[in-house]
Amino acid sequence: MEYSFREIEKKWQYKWKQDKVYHVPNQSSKPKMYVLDMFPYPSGAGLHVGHPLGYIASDIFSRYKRLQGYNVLHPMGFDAFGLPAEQYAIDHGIHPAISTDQNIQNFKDQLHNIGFSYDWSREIKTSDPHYYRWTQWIFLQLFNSWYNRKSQKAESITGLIKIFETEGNDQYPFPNDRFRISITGSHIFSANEWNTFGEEERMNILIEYRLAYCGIGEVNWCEALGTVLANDEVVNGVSERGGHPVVKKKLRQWYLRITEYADRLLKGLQTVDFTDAMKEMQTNWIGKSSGAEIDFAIQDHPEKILKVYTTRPDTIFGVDFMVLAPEHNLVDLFTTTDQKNAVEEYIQFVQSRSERERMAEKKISGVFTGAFALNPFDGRQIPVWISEYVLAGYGTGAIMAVPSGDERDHKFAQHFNIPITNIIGDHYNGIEANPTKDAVLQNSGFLNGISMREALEPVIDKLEEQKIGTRKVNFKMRDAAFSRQRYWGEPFPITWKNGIAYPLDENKLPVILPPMDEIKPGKDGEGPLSNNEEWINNDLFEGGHAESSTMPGYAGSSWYFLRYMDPGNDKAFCDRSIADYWGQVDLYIGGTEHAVGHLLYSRMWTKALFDLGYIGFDEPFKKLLNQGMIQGSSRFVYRVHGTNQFVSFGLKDQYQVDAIHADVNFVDGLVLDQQAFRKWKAEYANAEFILENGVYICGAEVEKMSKSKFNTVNPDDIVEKYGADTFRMYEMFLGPIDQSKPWDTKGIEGVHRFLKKCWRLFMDDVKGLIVTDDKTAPAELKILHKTIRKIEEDTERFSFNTAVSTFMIAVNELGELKCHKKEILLPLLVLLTPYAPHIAEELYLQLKKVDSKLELATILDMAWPAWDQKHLVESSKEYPISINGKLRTTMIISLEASPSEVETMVLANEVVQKWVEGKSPKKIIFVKNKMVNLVV
RNA sequence: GCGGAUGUGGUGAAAUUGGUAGACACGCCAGACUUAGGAUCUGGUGCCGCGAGGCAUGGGGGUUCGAGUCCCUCCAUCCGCACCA
Repeated sequence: MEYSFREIEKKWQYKWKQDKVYHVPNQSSKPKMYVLDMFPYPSGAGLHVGHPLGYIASDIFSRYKRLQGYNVLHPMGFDAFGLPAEQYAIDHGIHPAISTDQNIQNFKDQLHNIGFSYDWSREIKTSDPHYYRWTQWIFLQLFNSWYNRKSQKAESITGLIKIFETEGNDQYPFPNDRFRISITGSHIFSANEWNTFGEEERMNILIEYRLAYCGIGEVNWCEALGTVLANDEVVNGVSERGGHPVVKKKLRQWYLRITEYADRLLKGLQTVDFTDAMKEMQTNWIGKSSGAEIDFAIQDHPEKILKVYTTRPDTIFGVDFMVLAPEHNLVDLFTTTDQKNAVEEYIQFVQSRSERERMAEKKISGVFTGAFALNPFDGRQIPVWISEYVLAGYGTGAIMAVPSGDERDHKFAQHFNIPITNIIGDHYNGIEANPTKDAVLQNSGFLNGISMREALEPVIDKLEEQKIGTRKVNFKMRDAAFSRQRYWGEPFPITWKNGIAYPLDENKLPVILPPMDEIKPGKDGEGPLSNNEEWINNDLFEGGHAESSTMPGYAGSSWYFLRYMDPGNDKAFCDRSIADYWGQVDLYIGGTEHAVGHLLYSRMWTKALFDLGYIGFDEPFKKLLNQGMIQGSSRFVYRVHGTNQFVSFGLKDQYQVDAIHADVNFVDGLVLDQQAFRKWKAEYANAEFILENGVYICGAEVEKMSKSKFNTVNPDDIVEKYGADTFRMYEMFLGPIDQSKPWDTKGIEGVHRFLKKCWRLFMDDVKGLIVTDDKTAPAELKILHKTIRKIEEDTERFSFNTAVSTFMIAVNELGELKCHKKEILLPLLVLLTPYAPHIAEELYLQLKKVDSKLELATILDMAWPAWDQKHLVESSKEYPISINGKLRTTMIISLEASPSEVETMVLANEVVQKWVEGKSPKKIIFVKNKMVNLVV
């Protein structure tokens, strides 16, 4: 009986589904294990071989833990809202709900082919009203909460109202310290004042505290398309589609007050098992810094002060100029008549620049406003400039520039010939800035002679004493923009009345996204929903009107791991007792591209739900494993310029050629299938080929796997040709899970051969099952037990590539010994089950036919074998013998031998004597079980 | 610009704690079996050299008896940067 993988895999996939073997109960006496993949966005292109990499890893781990006796939750679902479906709808007139469902079906078929152990009864999709009902519900919880800085947690807004009624906001300042109450102009109000405020004023104050709130934000606005664009839809200041100009536009937006969680998001990193790189990225994104806000007076504008934030107040005497973000609201006022034209021109230029461009720009640009600030300590005049390198959103949108200590400031000063004050003596060389904190200050008034590090605190004290500055902790992270001017997302459970946002009652949920025949942008930057007046003014909104924006992609993905636990619940997003049983995700697998977006948002949502008492843990993911990308290996053909002739790689240098991507699916290794190529596109139908050695050889290059580069490989094709087990093991065999590596279909045959060899240990093409009950030999036991140990170690540390090699070695070695003994092969089969479940299940079935003691319905529920040290003991080792660190020979030496015995043996060795040349060795280094090194 | 990661044979890689560099595969070469091979099996394969031997983990320097691994420095490539998901 030969290894007919197609038949076997189809059979078991069907049977496993019939028997519901992947159904996971919410109650069990077994320990729990939650293994989760980052759920996919179901794109129209379907899966390519890069996508399942992480899924295979998590599936292996899930199955491995199941064998070890865990109740393993391993679900899958779809992040189904998003821009591409909406764009597809605009381009093709197909409603996103329809194209999304088609895509999901396609994804599921592809996933099913690979034999994953997902419990599909728990499938979710974020665009399903049964799901987004709870996304809206959580939004309402955030809207109805505020962050109490005293208790350091989210609390109900009704509690805050009580505080305001009895004591005002004296103890609970506005999170945005620049906010002023419109009627009083103050940032403080008393209980009496609160009680006299009208409805509008109260709501306007409350929204300043809510965790979900409305504010004004800047977006990329494309007038010609009438729509807001994502950063990656903007290329060099124009829209990717159509090349129309894009400018910044201020729009009302929803936000989540994630900044209130900044400190806890930082602290929480200490409790989770993420890579250091990941923690570092999140830490940098949060960007906590401490320093001071300093008030600068402005000459001729006694009524205004210019606030700057700096982490280095110790350098205050080295300030040679100020830089404001061009958007800073005092720019207009400060600009002198002389400079007005230049400033306006510059602002217009900056308007067209994306934040990314501004930060990446190497060319220094800026304009002098004509105004001068005054140094608060010595009254020195400081010119005020504007430049794009200062961003409005960070700090106060203005900096004090210290060219001797900051590289960007230094370049700016050099470029515009601004004189540089040296406050650090020899530490500054006049050529480049030195950001040291260790220098002793000079030219620094009352700070002269003090080291910078020691000056930091006294300066802040003095600033506070003189009321010209305050100690300040700052975060680079901004509140998360939570609305999109799009159709295909969750509607907000909000009604607008007289310009005030009111929450809808929970029993009104879900607010269903209305079907629309045509999806096009609304007026004035509003989302497509604004065109549907009937819906906007629906009775549901209680006489008010609906929010026309929808929620962003990350809304649904910020909590989906909770819904899998209790997907059918229509009373709660997840039953508390079930959330308590499953708890944190034990292993979360996905790409690093989510390092600072999804992962921070879901961590924040988890903390908020924890604060409000809905779940019992405040970090969602205990361990995070990042999978690398699988890159494409592109193939090129070389067309002789201006002809329809294609010249093979080795001969291309003799011609003037254009390299053209050829579809990798009709290239075998590097050899082009000329017929397939001709059939590919009409323009190649009559292609002529200049061959070398009778074949056409393509060029190759590693690039991102993408349709446009014709280097995508569909897992369906691979599974059809080699089987799911081969595919799974080959993906793992490619290399470490966390590293990027190119796909090479050619290499898969080694893994396929391995599975066939493995099959032949059990089955003979003619005789059928050849497994025996013969007694085992020590050599065979040694192979088995070292394999168990290694597979266990490697699986635990997610080193799946080395695990696959270990299987190969074991099968090679057992093959050499012609071992067909059940006592060896059955445990081996259990080891193989997580990696290649179909073949393992089939061979188990074959074994069951001859062994009545095997009675489990499926090998998936066998017990993981234990390895025993007694089969692994060695009595001697082949030692490497080095002279002066260079390997010269090896010697087999007993592990019992004492150092002096080893020394004698080594010195007596012929090769050693030759190299020592009669000299007596200076030193002999002997490390037991490792090596011997002679120093002569 | 800022942040993160990665550089080892022709290719994917291994070397888990500083101790025999290249396991396991792909490819290639030679052979066996075969009407045939995109099947199976055997042997070989880092580079230079006839050989003794020498040289090799992106480049340069350092620590050490010993460095792919630790330190310094330079270079290259990839990824992220807030409306792609």
